[in-house]
Amino acid sequence: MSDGTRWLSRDELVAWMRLQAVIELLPGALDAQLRRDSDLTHYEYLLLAMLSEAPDRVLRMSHLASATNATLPRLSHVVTRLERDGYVRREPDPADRRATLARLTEEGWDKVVASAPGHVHEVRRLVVDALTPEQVTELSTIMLTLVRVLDPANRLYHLDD
Amino acid sequence: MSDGTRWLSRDELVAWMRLQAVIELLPGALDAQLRRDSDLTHYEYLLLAMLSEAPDRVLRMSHLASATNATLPRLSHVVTRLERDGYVRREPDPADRRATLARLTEEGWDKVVASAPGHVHEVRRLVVDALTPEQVTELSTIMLTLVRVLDPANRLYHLDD
DNA sequence: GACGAATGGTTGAAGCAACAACTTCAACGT
DNA sequence: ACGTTGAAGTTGTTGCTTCAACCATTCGTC
Repeated sequence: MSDGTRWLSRDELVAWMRLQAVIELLPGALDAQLRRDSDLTHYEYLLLAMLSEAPDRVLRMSHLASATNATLPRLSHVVTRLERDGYVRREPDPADRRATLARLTEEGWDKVVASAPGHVHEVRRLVVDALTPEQVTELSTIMLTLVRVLDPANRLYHLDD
Repeated sequence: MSDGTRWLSRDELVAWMRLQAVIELLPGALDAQLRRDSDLTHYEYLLLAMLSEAPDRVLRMSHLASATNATLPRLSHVVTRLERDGYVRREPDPADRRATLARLTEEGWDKVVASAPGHVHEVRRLVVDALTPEQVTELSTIMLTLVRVLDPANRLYHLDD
């Protein structure tokens, strides 16, 4: 291997493998808690939570898709399921009749309220409470740097500074 | 909401949302590079890489499954595909005839060698080179803490210290 | 103001992952 | 020896994601 590849140093490799392990494990852990306690996938929860914080609890499909890093087809299928379960309603956008609005129903709101505490508790247990306050701050800084590389257009909702 | 839930502070929430964004985006970015340049999924690459570093380039299915955080059924399906492509071969374990060994073929080795530089380059671009050396060290420490919470049994291969 | 291009969204088919049921084999007790 | 229990893998089914094709509406332009 005498090519021009800049391989990782020992320390870099270790850091990368640990990050990789977290990336591998954390989504599954969050998903498991939500499925078990609230019968929602992590993505469904994210979607409902996003709607619950929007003005009037309504967002355009395309906005919702990019904010949650989903393709439009994926979102469409998920919303179809959530609509069948009564958590979300579709309505045409009066301002642009190509567009579709997704609105959180009353049941959807109740679902978010019921699901949030368990989810937050799990986030605390797995991440926030496992770290010192200083580490949380460091983590925040580092992740912001990475988000800027991964999402230059700033599509994702991540409370940028 | 006057329940006993300990909600996240502003700073904690920001840190969490950024981590969440990275977790959401990074796997997709790595997957895209590998599919584009090497026609492999990230998981397939991980599996081949793991085998390439094992003694004699052989591992038991069950060990491979837990080391890559996969269920046994999932691994079995993936190995079937990789076997069809000629990168891996199955053989019975002479020591325990319940067990199956997965062995990297010569073509599999060549595939790893050909794929690694591009993958490493992407890891550098998206993570390592985006951070200062001090941040890489911090990241390593923080991720080790999280891995210990997420994987108490230490099943995953992550170069623990 | 009509036509082509672009945007917003839905649908159906194909591929991959999770779960359950089943098969085979080893280990152990009697 | 014999039967039981548990471990190791494989296979089939179901559900979600991706991809491609498609329809409707709006925008740009002449």
